[in-house]
Amino acid sequence: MSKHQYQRVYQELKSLIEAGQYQEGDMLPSENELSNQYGITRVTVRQALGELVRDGFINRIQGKGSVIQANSRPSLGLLSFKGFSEVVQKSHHEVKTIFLKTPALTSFPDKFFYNLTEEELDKGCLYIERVRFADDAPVLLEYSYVPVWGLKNFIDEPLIENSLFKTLSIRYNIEIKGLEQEIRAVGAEAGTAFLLKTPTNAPIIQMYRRYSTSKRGFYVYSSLFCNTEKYAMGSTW
Amino acid sequence: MSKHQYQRVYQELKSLIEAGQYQEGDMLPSENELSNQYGITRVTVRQALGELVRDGFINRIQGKGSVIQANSRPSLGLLSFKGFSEVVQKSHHEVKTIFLKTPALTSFPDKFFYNLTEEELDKGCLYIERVRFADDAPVLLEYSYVPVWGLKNFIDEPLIENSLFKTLSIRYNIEIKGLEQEIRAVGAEAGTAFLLKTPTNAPIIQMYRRYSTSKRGFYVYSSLFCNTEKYAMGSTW
DNA sequence: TAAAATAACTTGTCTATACAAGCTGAATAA
DNA sequence: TTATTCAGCTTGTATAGACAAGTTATTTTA
Repeated sequence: MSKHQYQRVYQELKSLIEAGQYQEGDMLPSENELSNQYGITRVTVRQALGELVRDGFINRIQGKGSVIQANSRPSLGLLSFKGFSEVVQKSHHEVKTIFLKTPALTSFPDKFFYNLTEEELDKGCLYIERVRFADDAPVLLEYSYVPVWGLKNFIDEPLIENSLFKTLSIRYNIEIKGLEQEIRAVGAEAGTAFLLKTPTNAPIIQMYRRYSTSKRGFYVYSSLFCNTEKYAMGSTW
Repeated sequence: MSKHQYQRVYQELKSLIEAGQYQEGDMLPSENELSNQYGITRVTVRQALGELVRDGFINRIQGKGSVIQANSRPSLGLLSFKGFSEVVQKSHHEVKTIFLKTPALTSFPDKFFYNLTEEELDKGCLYIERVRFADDAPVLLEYSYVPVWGLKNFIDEPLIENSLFKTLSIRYNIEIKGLEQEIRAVGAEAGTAFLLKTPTNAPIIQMYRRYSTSKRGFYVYSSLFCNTEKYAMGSTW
């Protein structure tokens, strides 16, 4: 699954951190120890550690080492480019996903929030409507547009663990590379408010997202509404 | 000012891009060309290019090259860890900053949005209140807390170009390393609404931020309110 | 003519090594 | 006792090279 050595190191360290083997403030083994353990050079170890920093798992201090970051904040970390389930679960919240409709092939809406290529407009996309819950409270309403042409049999099989990104990664070897997003505060419209169990016109966050992937020209689009009454959104840089 | 070679490359390329020398879709010189031009190895060039990717200036495509990213979106890119003026200006918006009070030394508020160290609580901070305008519309209300003990004469001289981060960088060689933030949608309270020229209870975005720096143990804290009626916030990963 | 192979470029991963710079605790000097 | 120095650890920057893998345009082949 992990094609490269630095990815293997990243995955294993990340798993250990998420499993609680390392507590906040603990130190990871030093770069030299890790490079001995894995039989790779320090440069490669550093590539893995760099990604752990980028994803907020550790903080590196010159002269000291790699310190495990606080990851127990009450806010849901869902501003990062990761998929919802992947990011949210690590802080002990119970997460559920409900599909509002069966995902189906459609064309893109007329007024779309990103400029699409002709090919995208022409061939349409898989449209997914989901509500995400944390501790039984609806926190996120997500409309996703996935141009699945070129992905064989995508619609025939269900998503792995309800995760779009996991499915893309495991079945098609497509990894999420980055994210552009726009964020606004808006008043919830009646339908949205109902689904997020909040009053009409309650302030909620709206986001437009475009995920770029390792497959050239393949983007995933999402329009999101987020109820931050109970949980804030969080992110690390 | 730039201590390291990769920083020099980063700065120069960034300047060229911001000056419009490269247009969206243009290609940067290849890694080999750059390493010849600067007389450094490809590894060092790659470090600079990696930071340009992280900051959303370029996109790299294996086999092709480094492509200049779209940077003309109508949204204000102020979710990144950069300071307001630095990020916003590149997309041709006119930016103004007004100080609500003269920055002054105080102690931290009783209920602060981050857990502070005893030293921070003990020694207090410089408190700054600013409103930021884009094209004469108020978009951002910012309360900053800067623990300036250890920074000699900080309060005696004004900020360089009204930028806190630029001042820290130039006068004290302190660079912003990262950012943690929490984001919520809230209804604007009367005072906030007045300053942001929006109705009371209008949906606005509230953010709590903690910036980490290259100086160990030195953090900058900000509490922000953002009016996204006219401009959305944007960010790239 | 149309498809396939190839060459020449690009970025991505990785090795092996060197030295700089920051942190910590033990040995040393005042 | 109290500073200061210093050795030994850590991460940060940089060199020089190798091969893998993706893109593109040209050349060869069917």
